[in-house]
Amino acid sequence: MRVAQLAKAAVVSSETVRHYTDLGLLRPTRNPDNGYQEYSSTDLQRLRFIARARRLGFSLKDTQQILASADNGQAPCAEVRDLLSERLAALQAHIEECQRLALVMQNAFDDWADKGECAPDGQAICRLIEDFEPDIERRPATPCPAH
Amino acid sequence: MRVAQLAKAAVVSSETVRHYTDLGLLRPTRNPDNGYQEYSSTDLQRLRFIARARRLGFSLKDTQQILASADNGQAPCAEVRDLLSERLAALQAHIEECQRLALVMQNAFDDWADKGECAPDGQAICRLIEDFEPDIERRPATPCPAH
DNA sequence: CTTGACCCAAGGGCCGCCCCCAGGTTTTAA
DNA sequence: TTAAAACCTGGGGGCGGCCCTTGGGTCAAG
Repeated sequence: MRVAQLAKAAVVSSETVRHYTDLGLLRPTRNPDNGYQEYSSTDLQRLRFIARARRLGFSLKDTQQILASADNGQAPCAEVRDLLSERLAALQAHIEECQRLALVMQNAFDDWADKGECAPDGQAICRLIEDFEPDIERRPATPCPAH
Repeated sequence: MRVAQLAKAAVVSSETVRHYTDLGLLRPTRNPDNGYQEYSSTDLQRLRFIARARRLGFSLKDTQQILASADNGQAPCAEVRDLLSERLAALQAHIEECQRLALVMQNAFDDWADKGECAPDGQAICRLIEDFEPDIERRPATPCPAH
C-alpha cells in the first residue's frame, strides 16, 4: 500500500502517516523504481493501534514506547496500564485546572454585566481587566485555551 | 527599567518579557550606550495588564488586539466582554471533551483490571488496546494531554 | 497526451514560552 | 582594583501533533 491507501484504511490523513513514518512508528519499504513508500499490512495494524491509543489518551511518545516494547517481544500490558493511570491522573488534574479557570471567567463575566464601558480616561487600558483580581491566588496562565 | 527589573515587578520571567517585546506588546526604548532595552512605567502597566488578561483566559493574540484598540483610543470593553464569552464557551467545550476522554480512559482502566497479560502471541501488539473500541464514536485524538 | 490524482523531501507555522549559545556590560564583593 | 557574578544582546532550537506549502517526480484514465 502507498500513503494515501494506508491513510484511508486507518481513517487518518496522509500527512499523519508521513509524520508517523518520520518518527519511526511505521516502517515502510521503498519501491526502488520510484522511491515511493510501500506499507505492509503490519503497518496498517500498527497505524490502527496508534490511532486507538491516541483515542485512549496516550501521547505519541507513549505509543512509541509501547510499540518498542512489543517489538522487543515483551508484553507491554503492565506498562500500558501504568501509563494509562498516569495519563488519566494528569488529565483529571488538567480538567480541574480548566474548571478553576472557567469559574474565574464566569465570575468576571457576571461581574462585568453591570459595569459600564471604560471611560477612555487616557490612563487605564480597560478597567474591566485592570480592576479584576479576585480572591484568586497566583495562577499560571491559560492552561489550554481550547483548540 | 531593564528586563529583569520589569519582569520581577510583574512577576513573570525575563524570557516572557523578551517574548512580549518581540511580539510588539511592549515597546521599550534603546539605551544608545549599550543597546539595552529600557522599559517605562507604561510598559509595566501593560505587562501587568497582559498577565491579568492571561489569567483570565485570554490568549496573547486577544490581548494584542485589546491593547491595539486601547492604543487607538477606543474603549475595548465591549470587545473584551465578547472575547471573554467566546473563550469561556470554547473552554467549556474543551472541558467536556476532556471529560469524555477521561470517561473512556476510566472505562478502559476498569475493564482491564480483570484481563491478564498479553499472551505475546506474536500477532497482537497489546490486546488491551487492540481489543478496545467501546461504544465510542469516532473521536479526534487527545484533546490536550495535560502539560 | 493531457489532466488530475497521487507521490517525494524539506521546510515553516501554530502557541507560549523555555533554554542555550557566544559574546558584551554592569554590579558587587574581596 | 580586579575578578567573579549577574545581567544584557540576538539568534536559534525545542516542546506536540500535526497541517500546509513549495517544487518537483509519477502514474492512471480519457
